[in-house]
Amino acid sequence: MSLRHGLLGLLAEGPASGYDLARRFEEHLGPVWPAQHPKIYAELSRLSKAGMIEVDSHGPRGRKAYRITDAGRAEVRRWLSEDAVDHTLRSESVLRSFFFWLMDPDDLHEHLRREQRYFTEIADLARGYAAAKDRGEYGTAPQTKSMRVALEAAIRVYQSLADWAEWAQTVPPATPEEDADTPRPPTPA
Amino acid sequence: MSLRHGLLGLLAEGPASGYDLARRFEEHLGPVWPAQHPKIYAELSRLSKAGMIEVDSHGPRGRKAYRITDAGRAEVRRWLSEDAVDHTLRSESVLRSFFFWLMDPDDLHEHLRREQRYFTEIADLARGYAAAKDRGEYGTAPQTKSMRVALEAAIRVYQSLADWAEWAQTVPPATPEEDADTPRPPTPA
DNA sequence: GAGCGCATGTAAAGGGTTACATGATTCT
DNA sequence: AGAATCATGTAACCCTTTACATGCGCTC
Repeated sequence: MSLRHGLLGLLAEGPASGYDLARRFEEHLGPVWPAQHPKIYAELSRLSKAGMIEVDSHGPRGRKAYRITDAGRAEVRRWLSEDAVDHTLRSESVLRSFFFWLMDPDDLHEHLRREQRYFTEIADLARGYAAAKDRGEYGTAPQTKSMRVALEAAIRVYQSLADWAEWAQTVPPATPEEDADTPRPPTPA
Repeated sequence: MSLRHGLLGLLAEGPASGYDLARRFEEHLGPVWPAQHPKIYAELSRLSKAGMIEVDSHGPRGRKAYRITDAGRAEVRRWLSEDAVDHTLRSESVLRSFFFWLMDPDDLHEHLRREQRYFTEIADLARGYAAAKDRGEYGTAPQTKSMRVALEAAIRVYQSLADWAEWAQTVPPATPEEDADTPRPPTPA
C-alpha cells in the first residue's frame, strides 16, 4: 500500500490539505498511481491517528491543512530505503495485446493507431513539462529535481509504448495458412 | 475489471482449469496483470453462471476444465474492439522517483543500481522468449503471434526503464546551495 | 509411506472507485 | 442572483490479496 507513503512524500514538501493532495495526485502522480479524494481523506485520518501528520492550519470552507511530523518523515524515508519495491507494471494496453489474435485485422489496426497516438501525446506532454523544468520554470528545489527524474521515466516509457504500437502495425496479420498449431479436421482432398 | 476478459481470452485458446489459468497468469500475464487463484476461481464461477464458459471435462483430483462458449467469445471480442482502454500504468518504481529527494544520496545510488539490474534482467528474459518464438519454438498459431507482440512491449518498456535507472544515476544529487526555493532562516553573517 | 505438486475452494481483510451528500466562498 | 470552484466527508460496492483449509495422485 503506497498511497500512505505517497501522501507522506507530498506532505514532506510542505503542508497541504486533502483537496490539494487530491489535485496533485490527479495532475502529477495519477498516471502512475491513481488516488481519488475519498481514499485520500480516509488515509489522512489514519495517518493523523498514527501521529505521522498533524493539522497545521484551518482555512476557509472547513479547509484543513496537514503538516508532516518527524515520525512521518522517518516513515517515508524508511519506506524508500528499506521496503522492497513492487515491480508490477499493471497495463491494460499490454494485457490486451495478448488477445490481439481474436480481433478483426482492421479493428486491430485502428486500435493500434489510436494507442500510438495516445502514447505519443502523453510522451510529448511529459517532454513539455521536462523542458519547462529545464528552463528553470519550476525553480531549483530538490523536489523539482526529483520531479524531473520522474518525468524522464514518463517520457521514456510512453515513448517506448508509442514505438511499440507503431511497430505492431507492421506485424502482418495471422493468415489462415499459418495457423498450423490449431488442430483442424483434415480437408478432404 | 479486466480479469474477466483475461480469463475469457485465455480460454479462447482452448479449455483449461482454474489451476492452469492461475499458472498462466503467474508466468505470462502476471507482470502486467497479476491474478491469484482465489480470484480466478471466483471469477470462473461467475463466468459460468453468466453462460460465458461451461465445464468441458472433469479430471483427476477434482480437476474441472472450462470451455468458452459463443457468448463468451463474443464478449471478449466486444471488450477488445468497443471498451475504452484504461491507460493507467501503475508503477511503484516511478512513484518512488517523485520522492528521491528525500533519500540519502548513497542509498539512492544503490537503489538505482538495483532497479537498473532488475529491469535489465526482465528485458533480457523477454528477449530470450522472443528469440525462441522467432526461432519457431512455440509454433505459428495466431495466439503465439500475439504473445510475440506482447513480449515486444515487455522488451521495450523494461529496457526503457533500465535505461532510465542508469541515466538517473548520472543526475547529480541536490546540493544544499541549490535548494533556493525552500524557505530557510537567514544565516547570521 | 513420505513428500511433493496438483487442484479446488472459503473467509477475512485490505485497497480502491463511484455515487451520494453537503455546504462555504468566490467570481461574474 | 447564479454558477463555478473549493472543500470535506460517508456509504456501498467492487476488486484484490493473504491466510486458512482440504484432499487426491504421483513419484521416490
